[in-house]
Amino acid sequence: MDTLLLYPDPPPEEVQKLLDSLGYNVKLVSAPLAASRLEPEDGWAGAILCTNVSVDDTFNFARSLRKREIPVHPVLLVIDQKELVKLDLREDLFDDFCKSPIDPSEFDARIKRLLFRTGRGLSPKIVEYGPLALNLETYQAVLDTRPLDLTFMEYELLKFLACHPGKVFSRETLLSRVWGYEYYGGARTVDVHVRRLRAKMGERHEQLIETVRSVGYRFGQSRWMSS
Amino acid sequence: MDTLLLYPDPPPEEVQKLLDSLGYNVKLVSAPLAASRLEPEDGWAGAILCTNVSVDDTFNFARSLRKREIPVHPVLLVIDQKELVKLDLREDLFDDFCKSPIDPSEFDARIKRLLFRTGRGLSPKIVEYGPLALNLETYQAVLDTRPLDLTFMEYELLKFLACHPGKVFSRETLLSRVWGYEYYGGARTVDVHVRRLRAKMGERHEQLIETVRSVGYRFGQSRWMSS
DNA sequence: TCGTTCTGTAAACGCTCAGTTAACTATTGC
DNA sequence: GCAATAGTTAACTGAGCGTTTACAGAACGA
Repeated sequence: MDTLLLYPDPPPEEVQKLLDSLGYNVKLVSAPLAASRLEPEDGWAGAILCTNVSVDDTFNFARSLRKREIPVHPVLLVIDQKELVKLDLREDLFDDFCKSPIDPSEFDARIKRLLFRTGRGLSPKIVEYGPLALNLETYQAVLDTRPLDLTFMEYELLKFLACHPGKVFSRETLLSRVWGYEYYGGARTVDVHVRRLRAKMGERHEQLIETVRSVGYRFGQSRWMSS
Repeated sequence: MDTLLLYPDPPPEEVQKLLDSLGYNVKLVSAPLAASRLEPEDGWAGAILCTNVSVDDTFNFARSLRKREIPVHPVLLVIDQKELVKLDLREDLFDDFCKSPIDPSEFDARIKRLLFRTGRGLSPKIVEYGPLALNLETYQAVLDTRPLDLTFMEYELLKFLACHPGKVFSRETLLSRVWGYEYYGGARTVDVHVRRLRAKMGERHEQLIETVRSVGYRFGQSRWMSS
């Protein structure tokens, strides 16, 4: 998940809460001094600077960022409504700005837009379980860092199972939930697809899908179960 | 004094008054039809698009601007507060946006900022991915340092895909987002354009657009995927 | 106006995958 | 240990999907 630099410490409560709810990690920084100690290679997706303490301080901090003491990009400014006039546009310190109090959907949109433009889009939706990771946006599956080449139905079945780890599903349930509600096919279909999945997962991981005799199938084996 | 394109005709009263008081000249345009009759050499400083009539209409108009029927840049969107959710900013139709009702000082700041930045060539306009580079302003595409001669629709499709590397899009999604919101055409159209793109990219790079069977198409192949 | 290029449609083709069947193997209960 | 039941595996076929090519109309530029 993307990590954003947030200045100052403490930041406005509304900003922090909002960033949390949008799913970003946040690294708080206070004084410019502290900031210079940050390591660039930590890979910040961007920085959000708030003027809740002092507008001048924030601008100074932004200048130090722009001097590449910390190569962080993009930079979003959160500025108090009544301080807007202080924005000196000739000084290109910020990539965008937001008025405080913040409108949540606008804030969300502006961050997404900035991150996208700098090529740091929000981390994609990923289903992870043990050695398996499914990227729901790219339709890619990775097992043990090795890409799995799955067909459509294989992917759909695995996705469904992996989204409910540990839970046992009957063939009938799988047919209706993965294949579709009005699907009428033989229950053996499920078996065959499970078989194909297991084959592609290889000996090492084929037990990621377990057979529960007389009941159905379950995803996730004991060694990967947390609880 | 700078002249701005203002859409639609009539625009929201608040916007027109504000632009007047800020000292801009304004050229009103209504339908896309009228817009196509505008002469590029008139030298617009930028365009301001308001959603007071219909959000979709405005988006479509923006798209036609981006199709360089009018090479106008930058483009600022004025969008109704409650329509904010419709903004998919990643589409890059707009350089910035403002909520309506408008806060005068913010509006002023955003316009000045946009004009200032474009005046210094600061606006981002290159999309790069692996061996491919798209210049969004000049509509040039380069693959492996070799210029790609693309038609308009080819360019638009490639741009959209390249702006969302790795993500899979269904034909329907591509039709609505590349061709336009109310476009109703056969899904095969997408296939044919993909085919033409691949042909122009040559054997070496045709797999830059991957087919995801039963789902759609994806830009970017594994060897260029970072994560 | 004419010729060219671009765009979308249609149809034929070829290939992949989903689903069936059936033989085979494993597990359970007697 | 045997029979019954359940799951596995392999082979096969048809349908579905994507590719490719050809073509016609629209848009464009000379």
